[in-house]
Amino acid sequence: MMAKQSTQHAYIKAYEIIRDRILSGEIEGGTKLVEERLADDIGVSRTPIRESIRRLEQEGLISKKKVIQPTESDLRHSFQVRILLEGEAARAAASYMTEEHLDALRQCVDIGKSGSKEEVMEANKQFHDIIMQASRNPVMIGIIDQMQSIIYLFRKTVVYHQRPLLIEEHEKIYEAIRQHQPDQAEQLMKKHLQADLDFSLHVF
Amino acid sequence: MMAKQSTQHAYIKAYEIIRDRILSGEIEGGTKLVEERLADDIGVSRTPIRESIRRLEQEGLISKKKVIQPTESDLRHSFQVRILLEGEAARAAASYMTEEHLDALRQCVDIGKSGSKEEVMEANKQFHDIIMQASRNPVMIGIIDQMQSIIYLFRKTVVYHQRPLLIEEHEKIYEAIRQHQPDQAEQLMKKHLQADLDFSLHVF
DNA sequence: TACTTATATTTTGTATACATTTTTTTAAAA
DNA sequence: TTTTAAAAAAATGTATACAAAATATAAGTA
Repeated sequence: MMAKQSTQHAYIKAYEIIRDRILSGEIEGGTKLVEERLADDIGVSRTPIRESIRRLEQEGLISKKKVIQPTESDLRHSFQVRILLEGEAARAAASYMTEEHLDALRQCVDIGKSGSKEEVMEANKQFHDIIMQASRNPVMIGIIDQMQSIIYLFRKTVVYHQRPLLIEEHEKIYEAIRQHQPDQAEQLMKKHLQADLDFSLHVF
Repeated sequence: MMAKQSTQHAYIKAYEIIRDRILSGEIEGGTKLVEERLADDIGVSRTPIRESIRRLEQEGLISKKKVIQPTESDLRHSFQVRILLEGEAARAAASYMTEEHLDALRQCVDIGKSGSKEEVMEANKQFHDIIMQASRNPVMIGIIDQMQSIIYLFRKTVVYHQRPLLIEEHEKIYEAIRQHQPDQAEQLMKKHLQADLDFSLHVF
């Protein structure tokens, strides 16, 4: 991660900087965010800062001007949604995923076996993204997209602490999709995410 | 609906006014929203207008400054999510709904039989809200909450055109919840929402 | 007529000033 | 010392001005 602070717009730049500071732990949970301080700090005015805070609030990374400190229950709640939506997406993927996407999925699994931690992080994200795309439902994709920041926190835990069976599970899901087994794909995806959750909560 | 344009804050007032104008059809689909015009019109500055537009964009009522004109496919996509989440909520409700909530649910069903259209609208909303609450998952509740504006459009269609079996279905769902039958409750809720969707699309 | 290109207009993004509201600090009273 | 009230400070909400970007209009050319 650590985004491409590319764009021209101040509100996007501010959003990316603040988000990354939260995700990296530079700003710790519970901190109250003050618009003016951030503005001075990042070197823009309060106007774009406000927009970025609203967006981060929307994403659930900030709540009432404070950086969230997710409780175990918060995490479970987010994951329940993720399990529901990604489970459905896996089902759809097994029904009608294109050949190219299947190949891409295969590649993600392979990188998972051999890549560096950064590469595995990225491949892991790709794996789930491709399956979400297969849902062909922009509303579902949008919801998961908004959860990316929170999902990132988990992915980091799971990859850096090398959760056992992570890649094997991806491979099984891939196989179920490839062989057009919707029920199987959905079940495997749900179990996979549940295992991610359990592992992460255990590590915390 | 037609909200209580109550609050003190300009950005909330603006949000409510713009939303209601969209939902009532006063502003029609496809219209490009211009900040300054709305500001003059509502009698506040552009600053709070911007915030309300961002929020409505988030809710999916506005997209790229234009009022959405939902296609059939958009509606299907929103409903797929609703079916997933409310189905899960119905399942949870059947497992552990409180007695008070059960009573409240019963009341909603009764009002559905005898009330005026406005009362039925409200009771219908309540019925679904109470079941969502039973999920005890703020993330899920939040997502459905953000879909309220779009859901409202459907509810209006379904109630005002008097969809057949609407109340009977509510009653069956209520019974399944009361008798602690999670699978049954989930299935019935999913079918119920699917029927709402099909009916609405048929009327359009 | 159709197609550029230049010019004018509108609209948005950003900075900033000011006015409320909220929070913190200070000091007095219990 | 603790509590309460008053004052000060800080932070947010709102309005407004200006600059950059996007869009529309007009004029010229093939």
